[in-house]
Amino acid sequence: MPELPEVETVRRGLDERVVGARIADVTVTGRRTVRRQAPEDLVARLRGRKITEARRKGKFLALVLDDGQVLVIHLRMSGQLLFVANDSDPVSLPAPPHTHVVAQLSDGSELRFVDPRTFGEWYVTDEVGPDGLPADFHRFGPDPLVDGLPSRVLRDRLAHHRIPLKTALTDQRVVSGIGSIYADEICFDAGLLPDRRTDTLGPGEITKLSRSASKLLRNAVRLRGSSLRDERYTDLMGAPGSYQLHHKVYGRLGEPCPRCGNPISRRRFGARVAYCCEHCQH
DNA sequence: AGCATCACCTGGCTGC
DNA sequence: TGCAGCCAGGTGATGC
Repeated sequence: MPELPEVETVRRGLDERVVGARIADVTVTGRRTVRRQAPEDLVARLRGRKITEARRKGKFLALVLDDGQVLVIHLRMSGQLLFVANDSDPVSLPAPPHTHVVAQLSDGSELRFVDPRTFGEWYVTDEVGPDGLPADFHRFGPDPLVDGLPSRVLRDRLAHHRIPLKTALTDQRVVSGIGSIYADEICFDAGLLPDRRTDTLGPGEITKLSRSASKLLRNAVRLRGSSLRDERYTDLMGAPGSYQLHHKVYGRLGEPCPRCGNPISRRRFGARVAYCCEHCQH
């Protein structure tokens, strides 16, 4: 699932390919992708606008427009943004199945949104905060890459929670951008069990957690995110990432722990599941 | 207020 | 081999 490193990779692609371009027209075919406003309202707000900036908060993409409005795109589970250049091979031109939105740019290129599970979302808002991002983004916690996540900040944000660590890490109000995969990997790196209650964490453990999170997310961005077999995450040009080759616990049930050799296990808590090493995570 | 649970959806996997 | 049924996953709504 696209998490911070995958969304950041897409954002960098947008920065390179669509920032500075003008939107000629938008076609909305999916019934669910545009749901906070009428699709024709979204189209009217976008038509003729120039994209001035590609920003991100956690897993949310924010394309800033020349009139100050912001196009927000969330990929959720299976959303994919694809750029099709105006000189593309005609064979690649037909939109793939589950294409729900197409933005035609004035130079003839296209930005396509493909999303089989239809959880992904597009909306345009003019309610923008002083930072130029949508005002409702203020409810989300700091983005470890954009805002940083020093241990003092993490400690404060975990202070009034008594919930499993993975639940806190994946709660976007606590920290922005972490999902199931990176939560498991961060917990493993920090040597902490994913169902460890947040109120039992000591200062040293929180420091370790904050360092693990920054290090791991940076590495994952460097390798352009994780592309898994049963998922379809690619960058804007359709190329997969390679951080999945460095996953130490996620999806590795029964395989030997790279640190101690004991088999990786899978713990269930609530409705969610987490991969971990029972031996070297506490 | 904080925490738990559920709804949303469909491709791909499991098990009969 | 075919098919029914289960499962993952992020967010927001709902319930306790």
